[in-house]
Amino acid sequence: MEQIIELGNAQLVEQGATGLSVRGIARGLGMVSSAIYRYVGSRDELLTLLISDAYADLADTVDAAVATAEAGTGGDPRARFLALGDAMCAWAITHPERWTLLYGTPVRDYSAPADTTNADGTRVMQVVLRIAADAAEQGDDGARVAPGEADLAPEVIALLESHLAEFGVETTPATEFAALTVWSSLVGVISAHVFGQLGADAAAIGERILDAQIRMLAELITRC
Amino acid sequence: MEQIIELGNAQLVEQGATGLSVRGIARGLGMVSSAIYRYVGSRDELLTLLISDAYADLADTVDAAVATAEAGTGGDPRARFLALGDAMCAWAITHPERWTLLYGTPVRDYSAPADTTNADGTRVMQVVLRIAADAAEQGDDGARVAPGEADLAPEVIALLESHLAEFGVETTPATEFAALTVWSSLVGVISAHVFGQLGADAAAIGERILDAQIRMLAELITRC
DNA sequence: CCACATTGAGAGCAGTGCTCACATTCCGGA
DNA sequence: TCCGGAATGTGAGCACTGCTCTCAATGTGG
Repeated sequence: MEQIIELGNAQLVEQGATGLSVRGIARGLGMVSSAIYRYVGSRDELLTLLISDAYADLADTVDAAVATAEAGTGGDPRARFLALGDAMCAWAITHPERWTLLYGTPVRDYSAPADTTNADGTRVMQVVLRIAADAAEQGDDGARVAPGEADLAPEVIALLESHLAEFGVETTPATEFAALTVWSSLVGVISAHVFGQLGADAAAIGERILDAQIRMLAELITRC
Repeated sequence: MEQIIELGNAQLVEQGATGLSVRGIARGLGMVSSAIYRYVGSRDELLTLLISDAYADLADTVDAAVATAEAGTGGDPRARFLALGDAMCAWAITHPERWTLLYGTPVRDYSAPADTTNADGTRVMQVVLRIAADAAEQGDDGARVAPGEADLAPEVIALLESHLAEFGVETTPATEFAALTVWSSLVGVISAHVFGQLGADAAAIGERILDAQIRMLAELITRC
């Protein structure tokens, strides 16, 4: 079982998600393909396992980086976000296929990262939320760029508040909204690089671009 | 030929990119599969055609929306960006599979959107750039959130300047950098919704969330 | 020691992308 | 008008995929 997801990850980094085949894994294990179905119900289920695995790995990496930054800088929100962004970015560049699996085209019949079976999918978002909450507490209200609570629809506020209760974070819905948007932006910025959407010449210096973009988003999250 | 990409788009909206098969298109055309290969070299080449088609459609839609907003508000950058974001968002929600084709997992052996064969891929980004340039010209320098030119690596500045020359837009590299980041953020925010990364309960009110996020990004782009 | 669950083998089905030799049809120049 | 070549479609076939089913071997607990 562990060998299956291990070999699955290996095939993933070699040929990407489309190249991952249960027959190939069976070959690698010296078995026949039908034997794999004793352990995993379908190819999509195998992909879901790999997704959960990747979510956990990414979240562990980010957690570790943020923890060291927190210890080193005394909990400065900006430094923590920079550590988070850099770690996320480095992980994505190191494991582009796994990043693609998480934030690229979703697998059919794979529900949502917020599912109970794989709560790891929301861990990074929660860290961003806590950073934003601390930043909002410390920061000055001047030069705010996030929308005020009056600009948010009631249903949106209700959903945000339910998330705050679920995650156990005390802050305003407006701050969580800003955190959510910054998180989506961070994913978008990294994906643009991993997916090569900026063109070939930008790919060569992509890490430098990403570095500056993360700093810009850090500037943004301190103004929520 | 036109029937092929027409039927290809139809199959795309029905079953997504993975469900698109040249045999299926052949069946829909009442031909045998090998006949398709007279017109298109491979399945990936067919996908590339559909990508170009989608890029052009998206850019046309956005252009039209921005043009009306420009005429209606006398060229206010914020209004233009809101029109752009709303149009892009509406297009993505109307054509989720085509959006996925553009900004989801890239197709193997599909070069870059900046390719000469499909320059439509950069059109929306260029519109964002022009809006940012106008906003930078009119706006006050106070409360800026974009990084200064001193914070950008020389290679990055060189690349940005070459883009400015290519697109014929006169502004600073720092402003273009901010525009690039806002564009990536916009794509990220929309993708998060289309790909369902925010969970099932968020999907129900996704459009309201997106609306507020676009307004937040509009606020951001007026401070570059 | 035996019943039973676990694990794997092997054949097979339906589907895919793609290639190649072959037939047909169309069309412009002699 | 004819004819040669280009364009277009056919059908068989290869290698591959996910997945199902039956059957045999191999443990393992009562």
